[in-house]
Amino acid sequence: MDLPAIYDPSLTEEKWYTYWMEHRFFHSVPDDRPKYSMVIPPPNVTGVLHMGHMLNNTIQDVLVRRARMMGKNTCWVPGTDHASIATEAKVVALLKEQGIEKSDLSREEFLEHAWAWKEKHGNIILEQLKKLGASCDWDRTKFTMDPDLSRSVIESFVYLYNEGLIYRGIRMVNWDPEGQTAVSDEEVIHKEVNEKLYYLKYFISQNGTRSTEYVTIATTRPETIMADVAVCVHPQDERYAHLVGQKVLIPLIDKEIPIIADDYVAMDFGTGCLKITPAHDANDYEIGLRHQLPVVDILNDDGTLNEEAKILVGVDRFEARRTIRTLLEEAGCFEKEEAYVTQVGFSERTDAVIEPRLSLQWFVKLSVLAQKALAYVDEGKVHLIPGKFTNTYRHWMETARDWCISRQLWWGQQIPAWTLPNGDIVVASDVQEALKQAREKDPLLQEKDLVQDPDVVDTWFSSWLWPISVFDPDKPGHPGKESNRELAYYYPTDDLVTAPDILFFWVARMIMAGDLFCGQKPFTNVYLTGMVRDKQGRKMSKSLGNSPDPIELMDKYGADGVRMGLMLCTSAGNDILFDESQVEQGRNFCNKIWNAFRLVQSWERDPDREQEDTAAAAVRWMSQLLAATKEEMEDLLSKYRLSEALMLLYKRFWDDFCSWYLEIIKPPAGVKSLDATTYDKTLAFFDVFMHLLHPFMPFITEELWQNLAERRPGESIMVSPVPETGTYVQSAITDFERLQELVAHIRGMRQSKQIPGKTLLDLLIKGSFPESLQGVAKRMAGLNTVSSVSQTPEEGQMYAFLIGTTEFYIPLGNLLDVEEERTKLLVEKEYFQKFLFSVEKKLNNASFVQRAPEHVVAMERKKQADALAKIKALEEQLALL
RNA sequence: GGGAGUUUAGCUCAGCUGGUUUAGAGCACCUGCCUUACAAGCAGGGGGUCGGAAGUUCGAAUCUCCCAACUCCCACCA
Repeated sequence: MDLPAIYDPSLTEEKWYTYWMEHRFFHSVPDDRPKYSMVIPPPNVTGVLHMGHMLNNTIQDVLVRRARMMGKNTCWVPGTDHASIATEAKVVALLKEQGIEKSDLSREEFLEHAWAWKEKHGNIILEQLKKLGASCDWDRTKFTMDPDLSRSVIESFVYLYNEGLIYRGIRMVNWDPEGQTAVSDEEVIHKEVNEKLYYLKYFISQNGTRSTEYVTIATTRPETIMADVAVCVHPQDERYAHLVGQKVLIPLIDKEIPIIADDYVAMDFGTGCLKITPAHDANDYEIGLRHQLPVVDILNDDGTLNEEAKILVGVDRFEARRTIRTLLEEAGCFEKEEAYVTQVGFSERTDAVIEPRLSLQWFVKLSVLAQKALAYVDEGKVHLIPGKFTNTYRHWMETARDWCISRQLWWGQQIPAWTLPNGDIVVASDVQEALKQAREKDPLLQEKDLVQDPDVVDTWFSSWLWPISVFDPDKPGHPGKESNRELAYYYPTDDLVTAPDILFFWVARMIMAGDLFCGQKPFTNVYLTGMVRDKQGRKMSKSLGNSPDPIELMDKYGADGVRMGLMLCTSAGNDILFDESQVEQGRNFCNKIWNAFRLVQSWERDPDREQEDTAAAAVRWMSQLLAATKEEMEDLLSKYRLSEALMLLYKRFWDDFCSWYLEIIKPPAGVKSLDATTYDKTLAFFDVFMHLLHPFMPFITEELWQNLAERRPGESIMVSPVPETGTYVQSAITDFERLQELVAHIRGMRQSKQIPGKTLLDLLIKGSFPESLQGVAKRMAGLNTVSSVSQTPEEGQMYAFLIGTTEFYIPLGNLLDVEEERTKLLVEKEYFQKFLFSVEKKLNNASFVQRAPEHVVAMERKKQADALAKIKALEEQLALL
């Protein structure tokens, strides 16, 4: 077989993915084997693949493929998230381009557009994941708004409502007066703005009329004073203590409001005197609740002032701000204004200034759920990797506030609550059930009398069920129901790979849902990836244009190359600074593997040839090294140190297998065959390497594994267990390391003295050196003879060096520069003398010898002895010159 | 403002409960090589005193405290 010198991924990747799909290797059904299961963090249907997905899904695929090769019944469930806010925004924007306003459409019409959009674009990202090699069970692909998953959401809502865990309450939302909708906190962008801080006089009321005394209040929003319901000072503030309990008059409208005390107020800010406007400020609302103050809302949906304002009715809030300043001055209530820089929230979509606004929302009570979710992690039932996130997790769980789950959107699961004509609410899984309940209150009610809450639930209220509902959509909402076979087998899942920024939004809530509906954790290990940033550490974003297109990247470097590049520099929880050179390294490694294979497959197996000693030694070493490598890999992977495991393989394959092993066994020029033993072993080693590498680089390893031997149709490395590698003795490996050091030293000497490789040298060894490796040394260092001596050779013109405490000599004749040698040996001697000095300093320290553990002292004594021996040897060598 | 994390070679990072010669790896860099698997390669080489200061200890990159810089999360002082 004639293979090109450059590996071309485009010839293999698609071919093998198709092959894997055809043979259904990714598909899983429950059976008697131990299982390994994982659910994908469902990407948004609006999304296209970005570098974050690439990293995240590569990690998942590595874990999944490894589990599969270990014989587990492996199930990786893929799917997408309906992402209500993001998707709805996208669809609204798209319709706008076509000249259609959302407000012109009925809910049903809008949803039709949304579904059409989803059908068209929703699977892009999953298709892209296939190119990466993701071995998901595509037959199980789910969408969070699939009918059965939506039913899950509705039933769980009903259950939680009946359990008293869901309630309706008033809450401040971020109101976008331009879009006339509430937006989530995530959609509010805070910007620094130059504003003014206005100082206003609120006169103390004497039976409803102004007294001469007043308090000064600093505010950035004078247009909201008509909505004030109190003035608040700090309880310890002596300046105002005498006024607490009295009343002041709101300027311009002369409405009487009380002066109250609350330690929320900062005494050192502004005047230490705060106006309380519960309808238009979240903190004020909280204070209002504490003091049972009324709420006065003076704003319309579009940001103009309403009747409640009494003045400036119908005027826009910013216009009102300008106008009211003049009015206040005229009324003698304006003291001064100061320039002030403050953070203002803007709508991500319309860029309008967000108005905090009160509205009726649905909430999930979190206190008990959060406590339980914390226990899962604290008790070690769920492991966060890396562990440092446990602190963050705890902090969140301990301060969790109730979860607002209603969203003023259409795309999502509509809240299953119906309002009756009398204002009562019924919550039920469908309208028939709701009507049944309603009729218990009023038998005359008809379906048309019930009005369903128009809001939908938060996306996380569906994705928190994900690890359950993908297996058994009937379970959420019915915790008592027996799990179906799927859930019983696959749940709890094993690993979850996700980003730390959704630890609270998603991970914690899945743990809550798992406990609520299954009485069990949803997963055992949570591997938290870092964020992919660019070389300069900036977030990758479309606007910066610093995010490479993953598809182009894979076209250029191959999926294996990209996977390798990403995996090489990722450690759990740490951001990765992405640079194309990493991917280049991955591609180069693919090429290296490819060429190693080319070399191996160019050889023929010769059953008549005797195995040479050098080859035998190399085989012995490589089989031990592989056994050790496999063990080390298992250890690293069990600790989720994926990049270290890959780096280990990289070095073992490139440095040890290619640069040493293959070079040692390589037949001489002109010979194309290997003895049968070495040949078989070499193929076996290659086989082991392909297996160990496969989870990281699935395509090239499959390609080469398929060509390594005759394979039957339907065979694949992905379902083939890693071959046994036997046991190993560490000393055999360290012996070989000494050989490598020796060879490198001689090669270096050759280079510095410009002795060509063809010139064979003689080597004398004084001291210990494994005899079985002498042949290898000859071959790799270009030696004619290797002999042992018991005495330092007498003759001069010897090139001398030390490895450990073993002395080596090479007669160089007139090639040896005596002065240069002398300098080299003196430098070395000085080094060891300094070293000896530092060791002896320790040993002469009585308290060290007394207090340090015995083995540490013994170690120092050995260092001392070694250093003395080396110095002695160096002195002898010097004398020789 | 609160909380967490990071700071080790030019870059990216290991270094686990303090002691295995005077701190490791990959990439990059330098030198010499197109040696019949691979120049996406081969061989060799240089480079850091572990952010700063103090302390504990026989011994500190590793533990404690302080300081500095950066990152993230939460709350955002009218």
